[in-house]
Amino acid sequence: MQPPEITPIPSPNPTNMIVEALTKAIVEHRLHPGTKLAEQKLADHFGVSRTLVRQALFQLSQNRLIRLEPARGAFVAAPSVLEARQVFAVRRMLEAEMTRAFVREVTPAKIKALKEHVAKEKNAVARNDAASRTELLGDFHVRMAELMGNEVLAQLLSELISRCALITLMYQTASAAEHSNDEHAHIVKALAAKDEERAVRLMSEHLLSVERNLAFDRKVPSNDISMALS
Amino acid sequence: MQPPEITPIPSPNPTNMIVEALTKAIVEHRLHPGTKLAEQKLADHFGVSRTLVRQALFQLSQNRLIRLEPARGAFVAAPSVLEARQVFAVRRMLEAEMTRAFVREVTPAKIKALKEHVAKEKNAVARNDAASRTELLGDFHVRMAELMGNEVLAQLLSELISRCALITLMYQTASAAEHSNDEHAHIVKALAAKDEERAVRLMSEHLLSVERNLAFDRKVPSNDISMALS
DNA sequence: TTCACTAAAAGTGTATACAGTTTAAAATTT
DNA sequence: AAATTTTAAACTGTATACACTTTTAGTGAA
Repeated sequence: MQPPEITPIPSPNPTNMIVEALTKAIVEHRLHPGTKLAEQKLADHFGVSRTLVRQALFQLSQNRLIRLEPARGAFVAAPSVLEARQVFAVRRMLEAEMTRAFVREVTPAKIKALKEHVAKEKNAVARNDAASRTELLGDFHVRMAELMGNEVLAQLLSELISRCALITLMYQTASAAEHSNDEHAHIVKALAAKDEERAVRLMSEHLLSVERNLAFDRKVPSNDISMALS
Repeated sequence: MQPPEITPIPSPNPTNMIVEALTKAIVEHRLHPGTKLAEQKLADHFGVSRTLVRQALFQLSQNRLIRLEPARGAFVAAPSVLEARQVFAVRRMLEAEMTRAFVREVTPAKIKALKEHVAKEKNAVARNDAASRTELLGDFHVRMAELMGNEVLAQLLSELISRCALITLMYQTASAAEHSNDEHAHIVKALAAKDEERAVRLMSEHLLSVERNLAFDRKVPSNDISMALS
């Protein structure tokens, strides 16, 4: 009686294309916080009408990647330090317990998947590619959630992480990234050993360490849309 | 340098009005799962154009209260049992740690606020008003998050709860509601006593008990829009 | 009656039009 | 020259128009 349980993979409709392009540009920091996103300019750029651009902007505002100011338009978000700290607090709550649950249903295949991911991270850190480095380091946590088979958890975590990807990317140094990669490796080791308490503690400390290493006091220049998207 | 930190209270724009009206109708079960929400009919009902209705429907689909099927339209969601269980699993993870953190920063004022809330619940349970009963029982958890001063946590929890409010409302019996109210009272007592382990345990057991008491095997009739919204 | 096919009606997806607001520039005053 | 007012351009918010798809109703054949 249940519907066929369609895959929640977003269909490749025009709106999603725009959302993804803008998300990428924002997270990769080609569009800086505060930049105005004028609807007509975006519409011209993507070759669609304002209607679709507005839908995309609305969705991005729900993801907290942009702010929508009434009658004034859309601006790339600049998550406040407070917000970043709150997001990290939530992540620590959620991921400590996630780690605990993970240990209880760990399998060799899951460990293998995580190890492969950590190897990819290492590669990106070595190449010093800030964008894909940040993405991969965040994805480690999403991957854990996915391996647990809980889609709700995976999506939630994914949103939380992309929500302050801006800040993470902006303020994470190369050495901090390397540090994160090491910590992921240690966590995987504890998971493999089914050492619940150790894994939970390492995860908590890891998240605290990431938060601590963010330098919340930098500045960034302004930017232009067509430049960033081309 | 930080923007004035505007209150995240949604401004009373037409779209939000529609979202709230529909949310209320869905959560209060005046609109049953599967009911088609035709754009023009809604537009006529609210006295606006399809444009605003579409925005509202889009937002509701992100809240998982409706499904948007390409070229077929919007339908009131019927969260699957699997999804409900996953949401509860996430809530257990999140709220166990939230409870732990709450104990560590508990104050008499916070306990008072929670006690008042539990009293309101008791009232609604006594009146046997399923809609406001479900709302208040869910709000207890959101209230805890709010009292901790973490807006991100509060909003996240609020979304999780409204996400399966449908199921909760649909499948929660009056006796189960009374049970929940009692459990809330016990949790507050443990919080007041700063008994961390006990509070965390009671919260975990409470969530397990709510999930267990949902009778995932009922059926519901179909419905008509204009009837439900008038 | 039941099924298949056809045609009209209804509905969604996108573009465009237009009113009202904000922003930027020009003109005027102090 | 600096500040203020006026004016025009640009932009957002909402409604409407239109193409295309789905659904429904109707018709005819088995």
